[in-house]
Amino acid sequence: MDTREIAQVRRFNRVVTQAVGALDQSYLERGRPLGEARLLFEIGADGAEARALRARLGLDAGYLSRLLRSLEAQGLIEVVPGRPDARRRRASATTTGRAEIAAYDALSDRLAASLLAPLDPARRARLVAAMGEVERLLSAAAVEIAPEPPASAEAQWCLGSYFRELADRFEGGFDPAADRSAPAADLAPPNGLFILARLGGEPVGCGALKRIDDATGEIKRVWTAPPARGLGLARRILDRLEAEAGRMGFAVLRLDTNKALTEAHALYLKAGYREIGRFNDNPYAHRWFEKRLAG
Amino acid sequence: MDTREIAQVRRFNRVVTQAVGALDQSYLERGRPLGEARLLFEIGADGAEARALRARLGLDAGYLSRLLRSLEAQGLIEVVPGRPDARRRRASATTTGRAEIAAYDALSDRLAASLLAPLDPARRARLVAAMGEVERLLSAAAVEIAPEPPASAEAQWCLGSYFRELADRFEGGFDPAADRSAPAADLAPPNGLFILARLGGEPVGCGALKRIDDATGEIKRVWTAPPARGLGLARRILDRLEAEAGRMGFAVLRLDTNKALTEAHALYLKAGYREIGRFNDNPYAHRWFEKRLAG
DNA sequence: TCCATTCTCTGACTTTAGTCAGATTCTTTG
DNA sequence: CAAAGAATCTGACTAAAGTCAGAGAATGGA
Repeated sequence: MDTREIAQVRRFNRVVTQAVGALDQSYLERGRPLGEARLLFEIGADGAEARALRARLGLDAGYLSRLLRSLEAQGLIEVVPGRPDARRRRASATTTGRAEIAAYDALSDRLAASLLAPLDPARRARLVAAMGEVERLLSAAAVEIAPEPPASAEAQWCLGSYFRELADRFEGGFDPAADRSAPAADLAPPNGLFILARLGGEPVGCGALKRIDDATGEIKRVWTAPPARGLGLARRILDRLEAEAGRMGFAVLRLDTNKALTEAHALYLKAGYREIGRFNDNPYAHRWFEKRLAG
Repeated sequence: MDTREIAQVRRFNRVVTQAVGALDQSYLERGRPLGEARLLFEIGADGAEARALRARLGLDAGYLSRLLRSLEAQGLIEVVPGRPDARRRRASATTTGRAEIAAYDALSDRLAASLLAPLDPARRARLVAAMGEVERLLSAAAVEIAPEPPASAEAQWCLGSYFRELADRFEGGFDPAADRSAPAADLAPPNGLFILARLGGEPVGCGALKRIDDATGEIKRVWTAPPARGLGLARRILDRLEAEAGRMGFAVLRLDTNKALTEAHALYLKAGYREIGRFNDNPYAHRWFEKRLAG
């Protein structure tokens, strides 16, 4: 990687840690340790499950339990057994708690404003725009792609969203039940593979491989959640699928697409796929592609 | 301030704290607490005075002393009485220490690279560019402007740099000794005021006010350090001088400039100054301006 | 020279953050 | 319904970070 790029990232880190770090410190103003403040803020007005809090803040189960107890003792939250699963406890803010959260919220607003305040409107607008760009691209870089059982709740959520989108966009609609081309079992080892893209634990995209014969695999279910589009995620999913396909011994990858999915055509062509004749009887397919894997 | 701008800043903070925070944690990899690691890194290959370290890291004197002792015990640094003032102790890295610093440096590089790694080259370039913009503008916003005794070392550094620049740019050069228009005493209360702009403690610009008569002040010595140009700093200095002038009871401000300083002309015109006839006998001045203060 | 001031050091603390090994409670599965 | 597994809780720790008061050295100015 370019030395100058790295140097820029490091300068950025330095400046931003200072600016944003000051913000963090200010949470102490309300006389509560940072850990508790962050937790309360994370619980928010809507409440949250202990499990989710642990994942989001990266806390030890014992430590979280203690923090919750402390917030409860301060009368800011109450923790009740969850439903339907009583083991998963749910924390939600009391009225006092909500007021306190609002106070932290106002504090955050004030501090964000104080970052911008010294700048004139034109520079302020430029800063905000650049922050948006950084935020979006850093998020993109933080997306993690990993194999996932196709039957998992998150995989199913992606597939469901994907199917709904197809139903929306295909001329004649789309009926998942009519698409017998890739039942979940075909997308799990040893015959296939399902991969999931996650951002901060939340699913934001997926893709799958399915065996056609020993040398040939098929790409299926490549999808990106709408808020994560424009970040090159589909391409990363495709690249990952190709790498996994190589590992699984496939020399050739095929796929089909519907004519409504124009951005998919562009993606596949750019990734080195060439159009071929119909190789399956998928009723929703209009175009078919193939790529010979290198190595 | 615009709600949407604030919301964007807060989203930015959230994402960046995550990304950069992970980076911070990685400093622990070398088996040394974060505080010590940061301190060692801050001492750097060139060494630093205890005083400066305390200021930069915001540490308690006792705490710093303990941290230094610990690094010393590890053979990474040595702390010796400073010269000429033996109270101001100076820490510098030993050979072992320098190697350790280099290791932290390499770690930082690796982690910066890992932020960029998942992105394709085009998006990577966009991210780096946006980071540059954010870094620069956040720095600009972090500049603090405050009154300063004109005789202080930092004020003198600014004036020295300013005079050197004038000597460079004026057609016939510039001789500070020949400019009797604003001796230091005239730029301090009650007759005047000197203000200094600082970024992270370092001076990056200055400006001054001088009394002409009870109702009239003169703007002098408005200067921005070259690395801080393009950030609207001169305008902020000017605005601050005007505010202070109002507080000092001046109703009118005047100033003169040399024809070589074209950017200064633009600044003054934009700030509402109008050109007037010669009001002094400054041999270096070619144009004269005046502004009536509001309120 | 003396005295106030500046800077650092030391000892004695406290608070925060975090870890880990069971114990407890609830749910799911055979 | 028993057993296994999941989620949380409790108690007993440790390490890191930070605070504060006072002591001690060095300096600058009267």
